[in-house]
Amino acid sequence: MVSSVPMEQKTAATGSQPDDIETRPPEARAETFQAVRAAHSRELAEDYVELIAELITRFGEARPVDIAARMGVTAPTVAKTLDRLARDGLVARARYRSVFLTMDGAALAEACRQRHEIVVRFLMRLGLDPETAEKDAEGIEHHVSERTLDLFRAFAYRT
Amino acid sequence: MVSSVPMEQKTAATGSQPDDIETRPPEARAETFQAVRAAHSRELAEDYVELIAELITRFGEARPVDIAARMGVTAPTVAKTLDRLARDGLVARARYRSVFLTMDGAALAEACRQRHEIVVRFLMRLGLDPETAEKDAEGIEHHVSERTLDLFRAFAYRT
DNA sequence: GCATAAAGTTAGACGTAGCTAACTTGTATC
DNA sequence: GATACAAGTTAGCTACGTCTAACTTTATGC
Repeated sequence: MVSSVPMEQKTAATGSQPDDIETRPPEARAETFQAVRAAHSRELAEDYVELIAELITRFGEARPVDIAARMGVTAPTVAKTLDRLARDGLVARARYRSVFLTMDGAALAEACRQRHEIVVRFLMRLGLDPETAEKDAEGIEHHVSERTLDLFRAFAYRT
Repeated sequence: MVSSVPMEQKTAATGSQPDDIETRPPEARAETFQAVRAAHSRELAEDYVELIAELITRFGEARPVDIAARMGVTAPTVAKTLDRLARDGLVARARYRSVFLTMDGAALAEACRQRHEIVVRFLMRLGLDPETAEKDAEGIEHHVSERTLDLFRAFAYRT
């Protein structure tokens, strides 16, 4: 086995590197992946509160059966997820009743809604069709930093 | 409880809706979320093979200890993940030895590397600093469709 | 107002993805 | 070549997020 801080191999003749090579130290890269994992752990909560807010706006209430149909999961999955969201203070619920958002949940939902809208508009402005924009936005939106969101917004709404 | 296909509430005076409202039927939205979940299940594999390919290029081998340092996880987590990747035919390994990519794994790694580079360049072209571009790309790249990637590529490399 | 259908819950299983603690193997150094 | 340390593995724990099957509650319709 080689030393624990192995020398980099030089690229053939010149020793030069492609300009897209990863130059950050291991710890910096670890932080990046940890941030992505943290984003993942928030992702489901964000999708749920956003959907719940929308259902309440459109239908006056958010029922587990409607959440399940739109998330593409079964009712027990929704129940368990709602329990976690309640534990985390984002939703309030009573047995066999519709779900409501706490103030924290409502605030999170509104922030997510705005971010989602910006990402969709950005993608469409870039030339993407609305259907694909909607699909890609759903995956992308959770991984967009404030700084990037500012750039997306500027690009999407520029005249 | 209301009927199972409740009427939408009209927005105050006009009955008009914000132009970003979700109009797709529940099943279409379910498909979107299912696609995001599928992307998540591929994500870790993609990150690993991409990193393994890079380590092999730079250092001649990919050792679990180096993977762990860069992924920001512990050695046992790496071991378990590598077992899954081996089961899925992406990597080959012998006990207490470095890890290698199968042909499938190498192909996946190369595709991911290219996609990653396009996303990073796109974000930088948009005006983002390299550090944030790298971080955001790590989360975004797994959720970019072929169509969107084409647009990113065109934007990033236009003259 | 009672029967039935729809909605919701509970129980239990599974795979993923992380961790710590303890053990084994490999390497490097004297 | 013995030993010590670094690397790797194994065992076992936890939480998340999904499922099916079975059960309870609520709502609907005659």
